[in-house]
Amino acid sequence: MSREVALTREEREARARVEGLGIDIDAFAAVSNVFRVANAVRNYMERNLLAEYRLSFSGFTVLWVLWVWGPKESNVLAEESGISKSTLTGVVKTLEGLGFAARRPHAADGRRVLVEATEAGLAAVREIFPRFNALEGEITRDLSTDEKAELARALRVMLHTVEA
Amino acid sequence: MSREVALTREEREARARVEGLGIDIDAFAAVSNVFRVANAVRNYMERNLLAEYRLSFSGFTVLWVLWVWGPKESNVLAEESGISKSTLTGVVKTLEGLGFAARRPHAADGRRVLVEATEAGLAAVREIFPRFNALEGEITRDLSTDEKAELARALRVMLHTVEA
DNA sequence: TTGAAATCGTTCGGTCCCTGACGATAGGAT
DNA sequence: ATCCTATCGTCAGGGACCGAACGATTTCAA
Repeated sequence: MSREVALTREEREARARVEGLGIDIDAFAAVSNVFRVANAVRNYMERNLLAEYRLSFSGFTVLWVLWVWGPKESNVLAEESGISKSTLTGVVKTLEGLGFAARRPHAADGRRVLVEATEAGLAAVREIFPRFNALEGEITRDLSTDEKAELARALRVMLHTVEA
Repeated sequence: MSREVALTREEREARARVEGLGIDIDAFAAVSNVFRVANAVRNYMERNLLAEYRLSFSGFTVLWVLWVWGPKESNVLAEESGISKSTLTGVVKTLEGLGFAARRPHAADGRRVLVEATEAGLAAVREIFPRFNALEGEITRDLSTDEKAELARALRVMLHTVEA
């Protein structure tokens, strides 16, 4: 375990700068690299795959959630997609413009709205998701299966703590 | 190692849905949890710390970079902060409005602009960063030192791959 | 030396994203 | 029956974010 991986120049210099300030370097390294990777991967996916379908990362996420779970109330859909209700309103509007999603009033409750993927939306996800996953494989190709599992596990621990 | 950590309901159900589609579940779990954590932690930091200073996550990041390395050309500052040049223009504008940063023309090259933190900006970072780091410690408190290091290492490997 | 190409930061158009406020609907209590 | 309160989705406002296009400046080659 723990084969050598060079720290980026940024990380090396940042460490030198904050040394001796009583900073928890391990926590700093763990958290800041989560942001670095998320940022890099998000941009990578948008540029190399999603742009082809005129989808943003969030747009794809919402569509994917609809594909997995079927029609959902805005409420729940926002929660599952990791964005606020009001953001979802905008994202769904964009999805509607692309012909990938549609709104439907709730049968029993006049306040609620159901969002569902259109056939075109579902077709898009079926086409995109395997390619998305293939890129995920590419991005993690230098990690063993165990390392990937251990990475996911550590992240779940953090998630559990921060969402408590 | 690999003590039990419950998968979230979302992750469990998602797995069930994509089973038998030839999907690389390990890569999927690793990457999607990176996004989940990044999102959750970003929101957490903005709400519980940065809002107090009217700073966005990006605003703080830029200010932090300025604190670590001193005045920088827009060009480089954007790169180090992980945002595009055009986004930086807006973020610096906001920072200027808060009195935390200032623009200065480059002595030799009329195209370039130097961005630097003001004294108020530096004071803010000195105040915020230790608290930020303390929250990073909180968030990773259920991981051992080794686990934190291993997490950071795995993320560096991914970063190296995706930025190649 | 002068014109072409490269590079700089900004602007523009569009989307994402949040909080806070809002109108509409629902449900429970009296 | 009629309030009071909770909950729903949307809108408004402000900032973050990107790619593309742009003017200004610099650099390099002929």
